[in-house]
Amino acid sequence: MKHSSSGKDEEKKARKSAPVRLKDIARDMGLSTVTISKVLRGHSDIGEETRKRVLKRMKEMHYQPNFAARALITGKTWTIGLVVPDLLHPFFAQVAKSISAEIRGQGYCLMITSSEEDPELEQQEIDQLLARRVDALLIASAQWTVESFRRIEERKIPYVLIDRKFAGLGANFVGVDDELVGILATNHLIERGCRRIAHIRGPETSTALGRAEGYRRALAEHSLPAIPGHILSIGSSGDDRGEPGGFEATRKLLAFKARPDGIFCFNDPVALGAMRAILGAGLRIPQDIAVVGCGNVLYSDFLRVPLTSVDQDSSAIGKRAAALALSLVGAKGTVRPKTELVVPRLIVRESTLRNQK
Amino acid sequence: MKHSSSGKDEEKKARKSAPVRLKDIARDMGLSTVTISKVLRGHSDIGEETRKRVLKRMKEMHYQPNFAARALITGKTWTIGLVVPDLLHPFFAQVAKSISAEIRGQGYCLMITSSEEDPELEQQEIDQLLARRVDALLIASAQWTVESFRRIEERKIPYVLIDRKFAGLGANFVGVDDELVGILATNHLIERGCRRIAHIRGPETSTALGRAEGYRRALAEHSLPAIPGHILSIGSSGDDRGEPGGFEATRKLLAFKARPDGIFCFNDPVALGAMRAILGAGLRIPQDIAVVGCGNVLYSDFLRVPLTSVDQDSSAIGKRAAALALSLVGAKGTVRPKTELVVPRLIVRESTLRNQK
DNA sequence: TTGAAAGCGCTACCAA
DNA sequence: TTGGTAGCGCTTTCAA
Repeated sequence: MKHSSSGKDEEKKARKSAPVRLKDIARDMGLSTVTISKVLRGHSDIGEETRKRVLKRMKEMHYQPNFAARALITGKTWTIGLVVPDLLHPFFAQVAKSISAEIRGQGYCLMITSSEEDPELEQQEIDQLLARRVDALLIASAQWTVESFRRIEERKIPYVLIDRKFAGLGANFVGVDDELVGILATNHLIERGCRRIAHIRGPETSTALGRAEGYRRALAEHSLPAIPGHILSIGSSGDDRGEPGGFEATRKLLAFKARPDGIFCFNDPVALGAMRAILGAGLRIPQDIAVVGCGNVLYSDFLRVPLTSVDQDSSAIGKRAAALALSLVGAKGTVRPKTELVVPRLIVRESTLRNQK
Repeated sequence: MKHSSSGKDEEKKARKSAPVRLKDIARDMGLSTVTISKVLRGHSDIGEETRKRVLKRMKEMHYQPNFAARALITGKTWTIGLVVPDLLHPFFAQVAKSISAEIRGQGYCLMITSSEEDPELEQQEIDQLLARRVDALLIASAQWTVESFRRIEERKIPYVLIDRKFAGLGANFVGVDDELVGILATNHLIERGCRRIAHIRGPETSTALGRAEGYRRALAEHSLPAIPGHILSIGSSGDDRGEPGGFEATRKLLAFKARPDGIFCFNDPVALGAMRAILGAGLRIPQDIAVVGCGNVLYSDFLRVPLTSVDQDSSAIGKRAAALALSLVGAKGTVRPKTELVVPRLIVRESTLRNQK
């Protein structure tokens, strides 16, 4: 330190190695804080000479701007909030990963919270993120109502829904074309010669509805009957969903008099449960029953019977959702909500490799 | 609004529905901001009557404190930073999930960044989190050197290493007892009658070193020879690690004249690669070669050959790391660094179910 | 090109 | 029990 500091500042430095402030650099160089601040932000009206000197000294002193102070004035936190129903689910993990990668380069950080599929908890987490004044919010919602979104809108914070959308809510949305998912999967089973195709659908989300709708349309287009009892739903509470849900639903299907010869499962964990039930009953996959999942979860290749699955391109969903959110942050005034649908792709594996009839 | 507001504030309200401030509530109720602030923080010297009234009005007006302003004064951001090498890896996803759950109830949010196994990127991400003044840092490091940790220490921000530790660094650490992992896995193979046990180890991390050491110790204790060439390492760069790395390493092992009859793999993805190589060569698991993985990754039950694996209890690791970090945030002065080791557990499945000799 | 002054929303400190 | 005042570290505005 070349220049003298006030007693208060000295004391502060001593007590706990407090981070360097603009003021410290200013005093050290005999300049004003304003000048330093301008250099920091690349402001134009600073002498080239001064700028270089300041920049150099900043590095030497390991200066890092205080985001809180900056946010207090500018209102920008350089933080994006993400709410997912479950971080452990590979789909959401992949989405989080690609969002993170997309915003990193732009100077943003990601606050991730998990709702554990609980609407109430999700509500709280959204409130937390709003209180922290994130610049934008990305939400894969477990909500039944649109109330919490209204709250976000009041705050005028841009938000993008991921994966699950809500009818009658003019919100930005990025997800897969779920109806197409259902059509791809069902058509494939039909092509493989299946004629009694069942569907194990998910709980009441747009995703589940869309896939079920695609399934119905595909059947109808091939003039196949929609056999009553061939659409089952897994539970929406904790243990019923995923693998155990698929197992239970399939057991019911197997007991059915018109036993299906193909099953389109809402997602891969459900498909795993279905396969366990089928193999456990002494039946063969795909000869007796073919199975299609959705999500193309990691390691599908290594399963007991490698699983045919519809890939949702979760990486693209994350990337596009992040890009959309950032564009909204930069935008002035209200922008018309956008919907971006990613095109699903069928990955064929052994679980549907049977002779066509 | 019962009371009059200044022109400036009025203007602000109009321009953009700005969030409610303490000042707004104060003016509305004819009290001072200090009083409101005290109520907000549960300060004792406030009349019961006033307190209730204020609390009620706060709710009505949807007041949410501004974290930036608060952080500026108190120095607390109520944010924990987490750096992982890969969010998609189920181990780190589970760790993140349980950290998130653990700190949620205490009012903290989690900033998650991914280093993509790149030490340089990790350095940058740590800097980002430091600049944002997180209250504590949790790091599963991809680093080779301890330089970036020194930087954190300078800042006096508490940090906890997860999963991978560093010799000669007096840092807090929470992870699995890796040597025990190696011992459990290897002993199990020995008990199952394997006599030529190979190990496919990971890149130069404490985790890989510990597991390899446990493997060696178990062999030595059973007076089994450590056959040269029976320890292979997967690459550390992108595509070589994980499944493809395990596949390549196993191909080399199979070509070996003293072909192993058991393989202990660094982690489950590597084990998947190993199984693919073994089955692809027309050999049987576990009859010809038994395989043990580590991590007990999701869906191990549903693999072509269900995989015996050492469970690291990633959930406990996350939970304990978070608890440790929070205790450090609250602590006054320097605390002696703590190491917490979680005890691994062997989960036996088909990939090692062979007759004992 | 540079800097003095004001103030972002809140809390700490002390006086009333 | 209540509130005035000062200031956290920074940016904004405007004058020099």
